[in-house]
Amino acid sequence: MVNIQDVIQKIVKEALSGAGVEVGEAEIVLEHPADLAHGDYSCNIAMRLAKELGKSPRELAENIVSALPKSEYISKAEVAGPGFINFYLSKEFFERSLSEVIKEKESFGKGGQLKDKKILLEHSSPNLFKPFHIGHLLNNTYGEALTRIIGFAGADVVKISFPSDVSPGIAKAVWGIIETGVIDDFTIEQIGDAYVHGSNAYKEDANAKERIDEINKNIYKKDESTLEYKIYKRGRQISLEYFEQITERLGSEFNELIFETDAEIIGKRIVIENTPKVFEESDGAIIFRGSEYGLFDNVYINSAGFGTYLAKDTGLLSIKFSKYDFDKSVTITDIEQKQHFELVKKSAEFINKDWAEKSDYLQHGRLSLTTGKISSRSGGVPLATDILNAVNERAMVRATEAKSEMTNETAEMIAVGAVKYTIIKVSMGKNIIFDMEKSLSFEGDSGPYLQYTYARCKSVLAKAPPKRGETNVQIPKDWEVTNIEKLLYRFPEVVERAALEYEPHYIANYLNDLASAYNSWYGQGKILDGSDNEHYKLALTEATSHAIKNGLYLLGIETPERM
RNA sequence: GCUCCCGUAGUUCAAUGGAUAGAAUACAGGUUUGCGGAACCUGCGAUUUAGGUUCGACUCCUAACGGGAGCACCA
Repeated sequence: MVNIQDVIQKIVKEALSGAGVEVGEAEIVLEHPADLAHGDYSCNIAMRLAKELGKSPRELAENIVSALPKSEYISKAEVAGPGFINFYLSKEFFERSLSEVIKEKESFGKGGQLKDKKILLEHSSPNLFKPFHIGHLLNNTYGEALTRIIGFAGADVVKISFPSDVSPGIAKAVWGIIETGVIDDFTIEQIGDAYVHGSNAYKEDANAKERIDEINKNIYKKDESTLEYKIYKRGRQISLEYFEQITERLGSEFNELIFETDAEIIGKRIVIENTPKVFEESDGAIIFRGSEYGLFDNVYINSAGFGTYLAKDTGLLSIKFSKYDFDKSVTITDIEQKQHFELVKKSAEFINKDWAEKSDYLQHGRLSLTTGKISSRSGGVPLATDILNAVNERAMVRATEAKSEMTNETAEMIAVGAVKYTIIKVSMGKNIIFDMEKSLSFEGDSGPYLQYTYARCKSVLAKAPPKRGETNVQIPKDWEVTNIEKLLYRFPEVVERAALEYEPHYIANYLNDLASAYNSWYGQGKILDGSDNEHYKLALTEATSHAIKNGLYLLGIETPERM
């Protein structure tokens, strides 16, 4: 594809040079005006240089415009507002970019910004013995989207998840299972209930607390002779199967699961080896003095001799670095763990500088609910499956009301799309307020709206007469360029920005703009009208369908051909 | 209490330091018997407050007010 930014920068540089002003191309910043009516690119160089050249910004801008060399890709350049230079791209450019979209199809949007980079991406780490709840849904959605986006930008992505398979919380659940007597076989739901039961007992009942602590020790020690270890093993298995099932339903898979039990052993060893160099003893525990670096002190090995979350994450670093060769390790978690990872990273700096420098810890916001419509098990937290099932059902009802056929497969795509889109359209760090009735809309700025637009495109294309020379797009002479062309060529830029900033929501916002431009244009006239322009209108439709399909894929959302 | 994050239409979200702050939803009205009405069009409506920085501030700085997170053996 033509690097249009490069073209514009070159001619602006030349124009300035003619006036005796030398600037580097990097100083010529181009941006898309907020309003499509203001042109395709705007440049603020005149406002930046005006002061030192002793001219008014508008005057300087006029000078630049009149000195601009001609380019076949620029139809017009004009001065606007306080001194912007607005560039309007030519029909030749749009014709060319449109045929490239159609040629590239499913690779449209792929870029090379992260070519030859190896990235380890860790997300969706479950707490075994606790069901996959709404928070995990958030984590998985961002994690899966980033995996795909970074991959599209050319990187080689290794997907990792770090299940917590040993913790006092797990001991509470195991205690609950023993207590309720469902020790022979049990379900994931029963594990959830047992966890709530155990947590409450731990706080209220001293005997239970003592027994839970003992269970915890036996699990840490992997004492196979005990009843609790047998139950633990079975529960761990059930939890893992559940994890695989739900992540598959959400469309993600992992190259490797690294378990906390393994990380704990290694982490503990590292902490001990680095005491007192990095860590120190305090009240029978081994801690890191984060307070000396503006953070806080916290325990790495507790007084019972077990590695805490901090030691486990340190051990995980060691495992990652010894097993894989990569440029960056990216970990995605909830915002509440932000300070925790700052501490991990700070202490890692003193153990192995590489560990700190090559690790990025990203956080997404928390999700809160406004309505209590979703049935909630285990401590009032709605499960991912409950939410998906409820939305799936609504998609079915919606289809029945509209008297259209709906397979369960399609309903599932719509449900997953609606839920994921609600999450992903918000910038990553922000908390999300989730309302089953409003947020999970099928209308307007929503996943199903984009899916619908795609299905609509496909439907038109299916009815089209056999095309002539499909990849050779010819723009009609009397054609007025629409917002669709003006948006389409930007897709690769949007993907690039999302990949470099780790912000999938740029893609969601872009797709919504594109779909709404398409639907708006669609409503204005007929595509299959038998005219000479029909061919071009179909090309526009096909290109839109590729952008939407690829964009939704990057968000982890499937596109049904019909809905 | 200390540290960090966030305050935008009634509601849920956008907006590289740029132009008239953009959508969706809700509400009100409309869409020539036309390829998919999960759509389209019109209207209504917002930057918490007070200072500062500059050609220009939702965005950066300071303070107040409001909300959230973290702060020693949970993860």
